[in-house]
Amino acid sequence: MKKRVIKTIFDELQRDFVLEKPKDLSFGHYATPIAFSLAKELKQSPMLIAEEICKKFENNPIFKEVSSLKGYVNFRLSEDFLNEYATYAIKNENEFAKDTRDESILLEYVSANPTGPLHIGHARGAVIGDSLYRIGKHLGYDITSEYYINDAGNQIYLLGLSIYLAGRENILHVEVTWPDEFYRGEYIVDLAQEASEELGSDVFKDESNIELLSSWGKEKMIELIKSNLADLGIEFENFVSEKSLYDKWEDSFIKLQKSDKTYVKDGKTWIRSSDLGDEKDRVVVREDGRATYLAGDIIYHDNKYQRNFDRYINIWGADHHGYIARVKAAINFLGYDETKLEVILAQMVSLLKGGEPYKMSKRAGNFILMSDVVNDVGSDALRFVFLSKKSDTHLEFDVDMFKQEDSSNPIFYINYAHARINQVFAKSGKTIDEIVHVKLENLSEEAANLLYTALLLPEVLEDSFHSYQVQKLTEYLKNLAALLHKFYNENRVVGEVNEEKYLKLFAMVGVSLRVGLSLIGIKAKEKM
RNA sequence: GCGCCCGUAGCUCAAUUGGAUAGAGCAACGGACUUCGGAUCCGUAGGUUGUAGGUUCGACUCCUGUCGGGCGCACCA
Repeated sequence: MKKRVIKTIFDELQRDFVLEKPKDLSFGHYATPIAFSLAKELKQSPMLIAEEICKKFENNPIFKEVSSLKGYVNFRLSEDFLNEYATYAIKNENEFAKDTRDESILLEYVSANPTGPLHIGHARGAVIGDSLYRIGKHLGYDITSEYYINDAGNQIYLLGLSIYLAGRENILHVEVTWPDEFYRGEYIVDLAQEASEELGSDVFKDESNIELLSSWGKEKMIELIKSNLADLGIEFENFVSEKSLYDKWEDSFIKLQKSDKTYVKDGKTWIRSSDLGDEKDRVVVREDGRATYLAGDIIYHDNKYQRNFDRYINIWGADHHGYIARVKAAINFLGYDETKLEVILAQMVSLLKGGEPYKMSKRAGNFILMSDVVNDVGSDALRFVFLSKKSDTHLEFDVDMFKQEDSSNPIFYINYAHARINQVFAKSGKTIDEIVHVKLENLSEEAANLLYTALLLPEVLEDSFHSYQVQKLTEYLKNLAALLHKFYNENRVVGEVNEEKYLKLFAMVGVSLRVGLSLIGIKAKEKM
């Protein structure tokens, strides 16, 4: 809709302009402050310029009215245009708000270490990533979702060691001395139990089996993580193993050295990341020849760029922000355009329940387990709240809010609006096919506004995706639901003269609610 | 100490990325047809956008300082 409007205006004015939605719908459906910028060039008052512009659109069929106010030019769409658009959307729900474009994107998110279950901090990045993925696909991007498995470092050894020691203590019942660093939490004991059943208790006999326990435990944890994600409706296209890439280190390392941005000092190899905004240079190869953690990310990003996407998006926890500069520097040194990588940071989350801090899971070693919260409030509610706030704000919320069955619970409120639409159709005894060709005309202001708002979904999706701010979509859905409830309260539908028109209007609202919810991973409820 | 993020109604958050009178929900108070589902709706009240300057036709938004909170400052991952 917006695209069509922009094109129409551009054809007439032949210059770029800002098109926005007026704060107050009574001004019109779209507005532009272009007269203010022209005022300077033309040395005329913005008001006069705005009036001149209006005249150019007097007989344009897509506008009902174009008027000027205080220098703004306001556009009101014609009913014909809105009606035609709604008819199309209702008949082609699966195509509504879809688009095609020629850009490939690699979207990486979650990528939690396979050393334990997912905790609540992971969930925010997970649902943001999954929703951007769904929206991006819908908008026609060639977008790929990917999870990077850190399965090559010391932490995997520690996982194996922890299982080994837990097995000795709890199964072989021998005394063990725990090191400073190991994975705590009862899940380790459960893993030891399972290992003993699957591999035999002999695996705990001596340290030679730690490696076996490491890789066995890692596989178990990947399974667990996948199942945690599935509970939130999330599936990845790709899982990329750090370990499997490791034999490519030589290639990446040679590329780095060619850049002239590496040097050897104190027997270690460094990259000059401070040349590109990092706080200091970083070691990539230690004195003993082992590569550092950063090397893993260098190989991985080398691998990503070799796959030649137009754009790369990483979603990281905010506690990793210090890492951005060095990874981007490394990408640059590898000879790639590091500006093609954008990092979205997901800020910390603090959960409350009944006003108290949410209970930590002993099982997980004093983290809030993601699966606990999903079981508690449900996937839909969790997704909705995490998507309702900008990713870079510190989020705090009380899960009890999602047990309320009233308007204080946004996901309930939206579902109720959707269910209401079905209810009205059921009462009327009419089907969508019967009313889709009714012409929407002579609408009241409220009806016209509701129709217009329902048709905004495509541009809301664009805006959400381009700014990586999914809360624009959740805000929109709340707003659309509110308008529907309001309209419903003020207008009877069934048995009234406007019945068929309003049914069509409701059908359109239903389309936008369903499609919008599905793109944040929520299935709209047919009845409550 | 340095760097990044955040600071908007009592609370949780929005604000078309520099545009019109800063908006919702919750909490408080007052209302609505014996209901196409009152699981909803309407109204009242609530603000010097942390603070002090600056940039311009216009600033919650950009710049500088400052205060408060979070996170990070590995040859760990």
